[in-house]
Amino acid sequence: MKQVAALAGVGIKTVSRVVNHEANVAPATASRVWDAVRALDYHVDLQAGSLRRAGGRTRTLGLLVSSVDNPFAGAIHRAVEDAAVERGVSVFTSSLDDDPLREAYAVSAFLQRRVDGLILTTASPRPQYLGAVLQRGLPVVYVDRKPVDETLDAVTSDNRAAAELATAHLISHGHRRIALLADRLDIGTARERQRGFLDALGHAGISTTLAPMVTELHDAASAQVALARLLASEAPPTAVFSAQNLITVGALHALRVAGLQHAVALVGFDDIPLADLVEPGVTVIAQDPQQIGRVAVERVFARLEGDTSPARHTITPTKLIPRGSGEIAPAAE
Amino acid sequence: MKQVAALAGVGIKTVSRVVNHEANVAPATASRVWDAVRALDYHVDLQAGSLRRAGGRTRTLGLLVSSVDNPFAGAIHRAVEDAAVERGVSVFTSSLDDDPLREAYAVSAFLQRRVDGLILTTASPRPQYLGAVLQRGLPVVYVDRKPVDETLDAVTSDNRAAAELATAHLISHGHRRIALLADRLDIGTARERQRGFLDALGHAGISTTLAPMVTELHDAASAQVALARLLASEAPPTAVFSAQNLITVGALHALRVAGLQHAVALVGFDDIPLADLVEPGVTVIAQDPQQIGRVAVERVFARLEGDTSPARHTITPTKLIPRGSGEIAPAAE
DNA sequence: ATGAAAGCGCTAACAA
DNA sequence: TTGTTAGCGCTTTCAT
Repeated sequence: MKQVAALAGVGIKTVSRVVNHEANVAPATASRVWDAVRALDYHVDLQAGSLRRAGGRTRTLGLLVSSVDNPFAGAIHRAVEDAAVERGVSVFTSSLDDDPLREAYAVSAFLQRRVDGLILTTASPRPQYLGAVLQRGLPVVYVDRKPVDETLDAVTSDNRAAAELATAHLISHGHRRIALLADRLDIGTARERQRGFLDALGHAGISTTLAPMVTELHDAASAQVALARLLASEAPPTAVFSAQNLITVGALHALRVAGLQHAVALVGFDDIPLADLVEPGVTVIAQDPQQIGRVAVERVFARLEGDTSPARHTITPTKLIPRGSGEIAPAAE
Repeated sequence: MKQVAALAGVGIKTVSRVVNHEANVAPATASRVWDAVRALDYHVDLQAGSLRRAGGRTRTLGLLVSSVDNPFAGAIHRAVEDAAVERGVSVFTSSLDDDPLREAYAVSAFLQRRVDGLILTTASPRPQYLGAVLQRGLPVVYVDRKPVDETLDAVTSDNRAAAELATAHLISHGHRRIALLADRLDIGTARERQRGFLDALGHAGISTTLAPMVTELHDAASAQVALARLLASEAPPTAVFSAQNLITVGALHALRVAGLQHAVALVGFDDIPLADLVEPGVTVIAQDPQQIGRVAVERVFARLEGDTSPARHTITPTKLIPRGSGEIAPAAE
């Protein structure tokens, strides 16, 4: 900046004023400064600036998602980025991998870089770092899952109700022996979805002894193995509720390998790409990750602009998309 | 840091030494400092530090990809992140949207935040910002595409050869009237893929008048419309080479709607999720985005560690995965 | 092994 | 409208 000032023949503060679009600069002076900026390929050092700037804003956000290569997270990320660029804010993104240690590490990395706000997916029911974050007055919004016991801004789906709807959908098509394939139960959403599943069985008066539940599934491969085993058992399920996108993919593979994709019904939680192109089409409960991201980032910016209203937990809508796999009737016994 | 120093009863420099794991601190002193750090939930300000630090490193990287919600980009991103966390480096990610303006803006945002290195996908054949970047000695590695005329580190696939392979595969199954569906030709990879397509036709002695080529396609919807139109024409293609993942998805929809998915052959560039579950399976040329990201980030870190060897253009392997759609023979005429 | 002082690039506060 | 000075939180250099 000093060099620019020298080249433009002005004081350093004038350069600062110009590059920050402050008022009270003569147009002629401004254009001389811009010329110097271009001549030197100068880019302000936002980091140095934020050191002194009132409020210490860095024009930077931290985003923590399950994994940056998961399509659900990708959609959230895109929504966050779009709102951020509009405001000249850049986004640090990290992957959680459902590991509380990795979560703590990522948040700490964000804190060390003095982000202005956090959008977090959490693996910990009670994250240790929250105290430090809140005490600093840093806006935090949880997406997809939220810590228990805490009144915080959060944007999630109603996992329990949606899972109940999915299961009821299968029941309404005549199924009674319905399998649940779910993620690790230490993840809140997995628990919620299991509860919804059980709610639906309860309302229909179906004994849970009929319902094989396999949990602690974490990827497509383990889900495929689990379902293959169920299908080969003596009382195989006539329908499956797969409670997460990767699990649905594994379930699809297992059904395909067993040649049962037209015989065993399937409803998945979370939409998956090409779900409409497989045969039969995959019936899913679709969340709206785009909207989750959008609402979350707006919440962060609102907080940054001084909104001090009480914490808000926004529930974004889900919808059941029937495509065929969820409408298969059970084989007559 | 001053507060920590006060609480621990040491000088500020000692705190700096401890949190940066420097030598020459008495174990007893160090543990007193750590206690204070924990008591105050203190996190170093890396930004302030890098202001004075030799080399001015910020432990930060800038990554520019097509779009953060594209699975191809997600895989690259993940590989970059994994290598970065290992080194305590955080990653800024932005989406390019194949817009040179957005590209320039993103790079400028990275520069203003003083990233240590850049991993870029480019939409500009000759990016303006390169001068400023190179002059600063910032390591840049291009992924997926690279600017022309520049000797720079880059990691790409051999798009031309892979496209030729895909097309030759269709020809070897008896096709002569093969359609090309491609992206905007101002994108280098789209041009390369078209060249490879033409190479294969040339080698087989097939006149290009037989080959309907639709370019400037940019998403699934436009690709679907384009293929639907071709299929309805008086001399419809018996095979299709779709030169990008979203275009492949659009092509699949068009074939499905026309009921021709078992009649018209299809090979896609880039693997797509669930490609093996649709009927018939989708034959694709698969790149290895994970490896592209891994090689690129290693290159950046090597440069940061002082590697001054000449720029290297790494070609990562692609492979043709036959799954059914590419092995359909043309209908007898 | 520890600390004091200077200064990184910038912006706030104030002066001219 | 413009410039000067101090100081943000840290690391460097140098002294102890």
